[in-house]
Parts: sequence; C-alpha cells; structure tokens
Amino acid sequence: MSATKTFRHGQILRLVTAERVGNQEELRRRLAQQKMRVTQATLSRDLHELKLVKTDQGYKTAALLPEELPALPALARALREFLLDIRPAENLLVLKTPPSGAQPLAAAVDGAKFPEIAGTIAGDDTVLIITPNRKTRESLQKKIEAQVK
Amino acid sequence: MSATKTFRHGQILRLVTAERVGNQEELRRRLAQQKMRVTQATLSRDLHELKLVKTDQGYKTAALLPEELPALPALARALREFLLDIRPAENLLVLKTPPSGAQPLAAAVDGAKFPEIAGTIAGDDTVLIITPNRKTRESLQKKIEAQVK
DNA sequence: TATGTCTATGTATAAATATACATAGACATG
DNA sequence: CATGTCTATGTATATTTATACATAGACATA
Repeated sequence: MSATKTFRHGQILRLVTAERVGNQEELRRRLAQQKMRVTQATLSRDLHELKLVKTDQGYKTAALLPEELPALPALARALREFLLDIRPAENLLVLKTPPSGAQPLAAAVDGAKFPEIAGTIAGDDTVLIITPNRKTRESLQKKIEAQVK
Repeated sequence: MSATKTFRHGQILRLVTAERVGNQEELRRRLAQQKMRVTQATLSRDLHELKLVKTDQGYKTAALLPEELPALPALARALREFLLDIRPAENLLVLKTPPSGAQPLAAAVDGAKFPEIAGTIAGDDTVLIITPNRKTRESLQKKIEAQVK
C-alpha cells in the first residue's frame, strides 16, 4: 500500500469529521484543494475501505453501527417482552402481543430464521406465522414455547 | 398520512432488521411478496424518512450514529490530549503532537471553524495552520492558548 | 534481466439512488 | 358544490455511486 493512499484516508476522515461532505464529487474537489487529485472511483473505494456511509449529515463512520445480534437470544428476549398468547390453527400460529408489540416481535421471529416458517405478517398486536402444514407448525410451536420457559 | 405508508414503514423496518437487504429494488421485491407494491422512488423516500443508511450489511438506522459534538469542547479536549508545542511563524502556526496525533487534532481545529484559518495541513505529528497574515495568526494563537489553560 | 504477482488507480460505464414534475385523493372552506 | 391545499405516489430522468477492465509501478524471484 502506497503512503499516499494511507495519507489520503487520513485526510478523508479529517474532512468528513470537520464538515458536511455531501457526495464523492464534493469530496474530490476538497481533496484537490489540498493537491490530492484522485477520481471519484478511487473515492468510492476509499469510503468503502474506511467504512463510511452516506447520511443526511454527510459521511459518517459505520463502525459504530450496531452489529448483528445473536439470533436466538434476541428472540427469547422479544418473546419474554411481548408474547401474551400462542394460538395454533392448523398450519398457522398466531402470536398475540400488547399494542405495538407485533412488529418488533415479528422482526425477532424473522431474525431467528426458522426453517419451518414460510412467512410472517405482523399487524399491531398480532403476528401471524405461516408454515407449510400442521406438522411443521407443531414443530415450530414447540421451539417457541421452549424459548419462553 | 395514509395508513398504508405507516404500515409500509413498519414492514420495511422489520425486513431490514431481519435480513440483509442490499438495495431498493430488492426491498421492493420483498415488499411485493407481501402484496405491498410501490416503486423504487417511494422506497427511496421511505428510507430517507426512516433515517436508514446503506451499509455493507444492508440498511441500518442512522439514528444511532454519533451526532455532531459541540465544537469548542472537542477542541479543548483535543488540545489537552495532543498538543505538545505551539510554534508561530509569521502567518503560520505549527502545532506539534505525539506520533499520530496530528490528524485528530487537525480535525478538531477544523471543527472549531475559526474564521482566521485559511487552511490546515496535518502530517503525522505536526499540524500546520495557515492564516492570511501575522495579525490573524496572533489572534488565533491567543484563542488556542486560552483553550489549553 | 525477464517474469510473475500484487496493489493502486484511471476510464468508461453499469447500477443504484434521488428528484422534478404531474396527478390523484382526502379534507377544509367559501 | 367549486376551489384550494396537502400528502402520497408514479413516471421519467438526473445524479450519484460502484465496478469491469486495463494498466502502471513496486517488489520478489528464477
């Protein structure tokens, strides 16, 4: 790696920290003022390497963004927090939650990526889980019930 | 605001939380599977309203990204942490730092947006601050020295 | 030295995203 | 009711970003 690339990375971090840089072309012009002439393509690569993401406030580091949480613990937590009732119906499983609880619970269910689940739909206080058939629903139901114990 | 937009926003948050959605077209297809058909343009607006930013890991909320820090306290902190010496020279001000200290210190100086400063250049342990003339350099120098007291 | 490999980068363009403009429906008010 | 305003959205396109491909220089090694 050439010294200039490392140096340029430092300059980029400095610039985007100090001011709002709205796009790569703008960044290119600011760097050019400091006699660092590179193309937009190079900056696209630089920003990626620096893990900077574009926001309304310019480029910000994504290093601080939350990583993926481990799936099952998240589900267990969501179930404990939101689950009021489990209602099986043939190949369907209905989860009842308090008001506004369905979306986050459904997100957690989705995140667990159960192979049994064909799809989920969440309203406000109800999550509908669709499985291919009654057997798979039973299997899934057992797993979910095990999480709340 | 129509109920469908609010609902769609909930679905989008759910989807991007549960899985990696790589671009707006992919998001459009996933929503279409749930009978929500909108165009890429609408999703561009949705993502903006939801403050979701695109990362390598798909769309993530930018609400958690660090906001702007108040400028002067940041500078005072950086000066206390990094500044070893101040060397005036006509219209220039050279700040010496420990190794690797120049970039962060320069970022803090830039962030303070002193009107006196025409430009800054940072190496590894040296920040060069350029002002229009000796008078402005003196003014700036006083401000900076006041910060370290 | 000749050759292979690796990194960085530019060029040209593809892919992705944002937006100007138009319109439709909901709602309020004269 | 007619008219004005506001929100949501599509269409078409402009803008922005990513990338396939080519190349140049640094470095290692036969």
